[in-house]
Amino acid sequence: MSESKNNLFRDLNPQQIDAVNHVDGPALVVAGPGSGKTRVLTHRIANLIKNHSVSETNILCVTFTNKAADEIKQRVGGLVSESFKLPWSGTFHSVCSKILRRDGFNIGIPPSFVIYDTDDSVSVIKEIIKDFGIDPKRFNPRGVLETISSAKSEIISAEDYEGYAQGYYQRTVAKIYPEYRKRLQNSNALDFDDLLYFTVKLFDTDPKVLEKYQALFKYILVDEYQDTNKAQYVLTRQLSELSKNLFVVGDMSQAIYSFRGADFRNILNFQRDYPDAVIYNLEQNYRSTQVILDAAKAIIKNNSTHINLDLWTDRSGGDRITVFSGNSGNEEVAFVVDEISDGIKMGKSFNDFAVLYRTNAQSRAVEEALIKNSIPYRMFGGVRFYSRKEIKDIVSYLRVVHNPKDAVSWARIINTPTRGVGQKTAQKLKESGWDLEEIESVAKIPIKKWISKKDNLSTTELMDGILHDTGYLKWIDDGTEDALNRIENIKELRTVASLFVELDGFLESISLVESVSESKDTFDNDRVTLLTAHASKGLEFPTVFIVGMEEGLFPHSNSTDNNDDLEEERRLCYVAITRAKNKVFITNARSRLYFGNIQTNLPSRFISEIPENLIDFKGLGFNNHFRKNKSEEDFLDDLEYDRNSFSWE
DNA sequence: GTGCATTCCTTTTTT
DNA sequence: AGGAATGCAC
Repeated sequence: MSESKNNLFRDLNPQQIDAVNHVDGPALVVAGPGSGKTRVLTHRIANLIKNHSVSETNILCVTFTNKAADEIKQRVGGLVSESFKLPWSGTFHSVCSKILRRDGFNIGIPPSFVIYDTDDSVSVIKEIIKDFGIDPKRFNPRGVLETISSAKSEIISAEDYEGYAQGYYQRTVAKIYPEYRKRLQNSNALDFDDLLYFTVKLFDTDPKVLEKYQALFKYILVDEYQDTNKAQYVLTRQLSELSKNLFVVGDMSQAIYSFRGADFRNILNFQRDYPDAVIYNLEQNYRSTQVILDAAKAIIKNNSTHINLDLWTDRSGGDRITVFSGNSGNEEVAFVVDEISDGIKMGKSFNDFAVLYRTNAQSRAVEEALIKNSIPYRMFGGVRFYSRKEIKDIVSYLRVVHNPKDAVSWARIINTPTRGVGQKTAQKLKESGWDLEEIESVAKIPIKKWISKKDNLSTTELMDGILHDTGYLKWIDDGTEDALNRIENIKELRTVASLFVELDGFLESISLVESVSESKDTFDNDRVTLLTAHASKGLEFPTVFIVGMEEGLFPHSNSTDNNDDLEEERRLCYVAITRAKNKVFITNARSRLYFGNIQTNLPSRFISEIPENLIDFKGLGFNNHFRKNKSEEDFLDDLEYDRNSFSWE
């Protein structure tokens, strides 16, 4: 055994070593939270390359987020060599996009296609609903898009959907879906689901292309397999049919994306498809204390539709979980601020803390409290950078230069900045199929000039030219703080653009990489992290706050009337708690401002699923009251927190 | 065709 | 509560 090989296996436990050593044939790694899953993935890739002479170009490694893909690339690089690159490591969407740009022409997809994000897609649906005279109240565009999206995830074509449609709603969607497809095709655009759907179709209809990729991807690794949908499941099966070298990592207890078509039963399908698959269980947790694991396990064991790993750790004991209940949302976040301030006084850094919430809307209250107390924070998610108006405007100009058929972008910019093109003129131009001659003569946009120059100009030069010719900056600058912010955002977009020489690479990245701005200061500054429970998956923090732990919020009210949904909420709670290394705070409020009116919620049922001996109750004792129907006297005894120091909403 | 007031609708989670 | 979409006066 070589020295380098020894390095790869140092500090791994026996189960991890077995998984890393797996070379040929199908394998399933069931990896609990904090069990060193990424280590197994990265070390196995390094092992294939260094000890089994596998070329990096023959390895496909698929993850769900760009963050995870980047981390894998970087860590494999650290194990193999500085200059190492994994060319086929990325999200399902980015890998499919790459395949379709190369080979999509075989099924009529031009390589210059643009990718429509959810906003773009919704605007197309909205137009169709209007054009078809469908009642927009009964058919809200977002809902219709979601229905179409699930159909595509199930690999149901626009033509076939009619046969599946049940009831008035779906039959109406069955009319919209083919038209939606047609309009996207006319715009030379694909939506997120199309990227997966058409890659599956491409492989279905063109065996030569499939064979090419089957031969290329000799080793396939899929992360977060429990979160794959049908299309992703079929895709991995297609690609690994020849080599059978499919190595998937997953954990049914952490499946939290069924709302977008993911089905954790794909793990069971995997075992059915590959009966000879070797299964590796990673049950040792290296992250959390025993107390945290016990609490998490006590919650997840209430689920009955899937099995759970029996996690263990050698970090016995640990701080108990603090459950704080305030009178109001303000009291709740004031408690969070106090605890963070105390921690800082004790020598902790802001990076040690994360605040998790169920819905993005909850972030504002936390933000305001942190700002008021001068606590620095970073936020994942929220209003996405690329969905800001000014960014979408500028990007739309770039998109029509790249792809003049892009109807959604034309509709956005035809009168932005305002240039006297009203609804009627816009309608006429739309009916002309966004004919360049007509656009130039009616709207006076020098679009043809930019199109002819685009190959000779860098992306920033093109952007500067467009900003100059349209007078965009002057147009949005009304002297307000808001306008200044927007101009800052455009500058930031320009910075991102400067990283790309080619326009198409820039546009691709904008569509598929959530936000470059977030990675900029991700962990180099000392800040508290704010994020949704969903976005927290895969991350870890010494101290974790889970706020808004109330019935209706977490579990969310939309998920309490059906057992599958409720179990998913419970898995999400399990994920949230297992982010913590040392300490978990769970907080809630007796009543809070929600949608402009005051709402009173009961404490989350998940709190009552944690054994009482693992919890310290603070603040209003109503969690205890709720759980045990304590007497009013006991209830008042539990009031430890000074609620007079806070204001009511 | 533009700018302003009013209404409406949202917010469950995301590539 | 707050932003977007719609409706109404210039």
